[in-house]
Amino acid sequence: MATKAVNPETQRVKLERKERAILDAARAVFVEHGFDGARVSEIARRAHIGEGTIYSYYESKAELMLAVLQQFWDGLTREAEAVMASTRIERFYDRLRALAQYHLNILIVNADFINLSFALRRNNSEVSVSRDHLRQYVAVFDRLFLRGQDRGELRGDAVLWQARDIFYGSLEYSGRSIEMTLDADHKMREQEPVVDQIVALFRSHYGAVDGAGGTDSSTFDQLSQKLDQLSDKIDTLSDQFS
Amino acid sequence: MATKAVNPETQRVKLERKERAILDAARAVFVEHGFDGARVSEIARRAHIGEGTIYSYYESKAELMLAVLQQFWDGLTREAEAVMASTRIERFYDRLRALAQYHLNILIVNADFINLSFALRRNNSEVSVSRDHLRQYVAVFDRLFLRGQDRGELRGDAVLWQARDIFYGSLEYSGRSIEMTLDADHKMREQEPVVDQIVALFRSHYGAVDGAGGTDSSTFDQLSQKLDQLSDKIDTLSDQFS
DNA sequence: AAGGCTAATTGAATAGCATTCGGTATTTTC
DNA sequence: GAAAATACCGAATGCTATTCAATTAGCCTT
Repeated sequence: MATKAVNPETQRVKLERKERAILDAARAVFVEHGFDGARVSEIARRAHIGEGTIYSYYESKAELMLAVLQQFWDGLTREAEAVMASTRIERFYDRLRALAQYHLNILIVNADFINLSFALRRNNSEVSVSRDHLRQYVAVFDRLFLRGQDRGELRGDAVLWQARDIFYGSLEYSGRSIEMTLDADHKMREQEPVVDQIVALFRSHYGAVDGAGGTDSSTFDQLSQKLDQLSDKIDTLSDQFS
Repeated sequence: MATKAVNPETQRVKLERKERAILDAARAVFVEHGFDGARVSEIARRAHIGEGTIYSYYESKAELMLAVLQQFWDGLTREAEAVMASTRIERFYDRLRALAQYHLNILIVNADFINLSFALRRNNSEVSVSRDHLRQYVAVFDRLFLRGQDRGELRGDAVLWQARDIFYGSLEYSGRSIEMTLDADHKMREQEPVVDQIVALFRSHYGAVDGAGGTDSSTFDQLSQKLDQLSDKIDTLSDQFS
């Protein structure tokens, strides 16, 4: 009787441990050799498991890597949320800076995984799956952004997805550039000037216009126009006055 | 004698034609099936050529694709330069807009090639080669940027490579987003709001401060301040007048 | 223009790898 | 405790990029 109740438990635990072993081995091998360079046989060997057994856990090599990536991105999402939660400061731009700094750091420290993520972006069917992780990850930004709008720190007419693309796009390219200049000393500088740059850029472009509430499509040109109009008014008044 | 001088010519032409045939076939097959999905045998068949012959022209399948990509990026570079040259307007931001629009359009229309370019980013050795094309391509931006600084339209302390990463990073991510929303109707809208967004963003953040030479952190806030000051002046004048 | 020499071409053979499969061990159930 | 179900294995399969020995075409000398 005891076996009936207990064994399924231990069995499940055993399976889970084995799955973890496969995942760990796979992660190591994929990071070490990349997707194509990784041998399924090596993963099996490192996991102390038969080669065929892997296929009773995962459909294919690609899906195995997908699982590894999923784990990775899920971890990132949790961390990013933790960063947001732990930031005492409530101000939008401070939080944005924290998120940018965190993300950029990830891009550089975990460049292996980032590159691996790209490796799967060709088999069309699986692309959609891997996109879900990303969606969850960027949702951290989305929430921050919307909150910034609610708090009135961001212009209400700012388009979320445009801002998101600009944010992550800039960071990713910057990360790659920084990576190239690092190479030898793999120590990450704590404060990257690019981060400030991007935050400042957001502030100057998306920052709420303090006083006016009505104008929605501002930007430089409109402001400039307004200046001109004001200038005219002054001239008129001046003329009348003198 | 005639053969001695002429035949080498025809022979070279023949080889070149054959190489072009291989490249054309390869391009078609790679675009159609992606790197891994492409069969070397199919490329050979479409080029009316023996399978082994390909390997006397190209070291490997990867290098063949690299040649295809090289051709693609070189073409882009030429086109981008043509766009810059044909733009009558000299103003930096107009040219930047033209370049952004061109690039975004390419990203969407030639998404196949863009994705293919990513496919090779794993075999470490070849990465460096494919980077050279990109370097040439982005040099168009670099020249534009430096010229903008010379003409005083861009702040002198703006960092080229940061701006470059922001420019291309934002565009690439935006391109991918737009692509996803298109799908059904593959017609490209002539004017993308994102382009204006990015240009405006550059203007507000990197734009040279007109009057003052010393202050370097201008942008929106400063202008806003100036507006307020002017407004005050008007009020004062108004009061005095009435 | 004939024949030798070089370079180009070929497709069958090779080798490497992911995936499958028939059989064996282990667990669960009654 | 045995039958049924499940997990596990690694040799066999099938599919490809790449190589290679043999063949052909082009070129040059005499």
